Amino acid sequence: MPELPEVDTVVSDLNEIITGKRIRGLFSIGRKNIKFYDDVSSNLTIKQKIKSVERRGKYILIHLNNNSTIVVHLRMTGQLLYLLQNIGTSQLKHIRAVLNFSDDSKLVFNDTRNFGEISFFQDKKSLTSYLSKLGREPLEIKNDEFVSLFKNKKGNIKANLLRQDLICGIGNIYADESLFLSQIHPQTKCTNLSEGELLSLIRSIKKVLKNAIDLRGTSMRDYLDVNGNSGKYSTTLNVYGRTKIPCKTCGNEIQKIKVAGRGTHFCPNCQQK
DNA sequence: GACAATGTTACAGT
DNA sequence: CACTGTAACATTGT
Repeated sequence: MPELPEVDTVVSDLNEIITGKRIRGLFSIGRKNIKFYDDVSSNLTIKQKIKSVERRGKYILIHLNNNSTIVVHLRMTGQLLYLLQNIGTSQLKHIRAVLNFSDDSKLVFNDTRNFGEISFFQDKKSLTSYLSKLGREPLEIKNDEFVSLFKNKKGNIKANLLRQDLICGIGNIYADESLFLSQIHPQTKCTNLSEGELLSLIRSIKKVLKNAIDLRGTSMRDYLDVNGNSGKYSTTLNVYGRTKIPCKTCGNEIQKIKVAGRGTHFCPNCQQK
């Protein structure tokens, strides 16, 4: 699922839909689905109002009126679905947690593979410390900062793009798509990239992410927005999931290899080492 | 049955 | 020490 554009779509929808709602309770199915970093109970969320919803990297931050925050990470298959009071959940086979509101609507956390995570932070200090592991936001970093951050990194460019402690929010789909736009081979060593190539890459990253946000993300298999709708970026993809399909630019077949442990798609003609 | 899947982290090996 | 690859988490679909 969910990389920056998908998480951003969920967050902006949630901000419009649940801001100001009062929480009646947070229920988790199975003990391990909610982690409490501050050794406090989720009872602290009861009767609180939603202050705002924010994104940091691939994390969804649901800020409450008492300064505490519920943090959700969807990992591979998580979905946050907003349901009105009269909507049942029998269709959803992997509900892990439910946030109930006082108007009887609810936010359901459905996650097939159960990799997703809900964490609870009592105050901004502990939240900030938890999020401090994250690197820069790709849509906010200055182009020259990106260049200096990446130009001397060890290893290949794709592995480094996936590192959330350098730049956060890029996942497998948008790494492949950004590298294609800049005609950079995913296995190119960072040290072999010119400043011009890195400059081109950060421009591609911003372009790809913004375009994907405009189209409300990519749905490969599991991703749905809070209203249960698919993202529409899927048809815009140039390389991801297009193995053996002709390149939209040159007609050569898109290749799939393994880089940094992940399936990696590229055009062997447009992207040469 | 084997394998891969949008993510992240821990650990073994080189 | 640094980097790379694999396993692990759990489930589904091809």
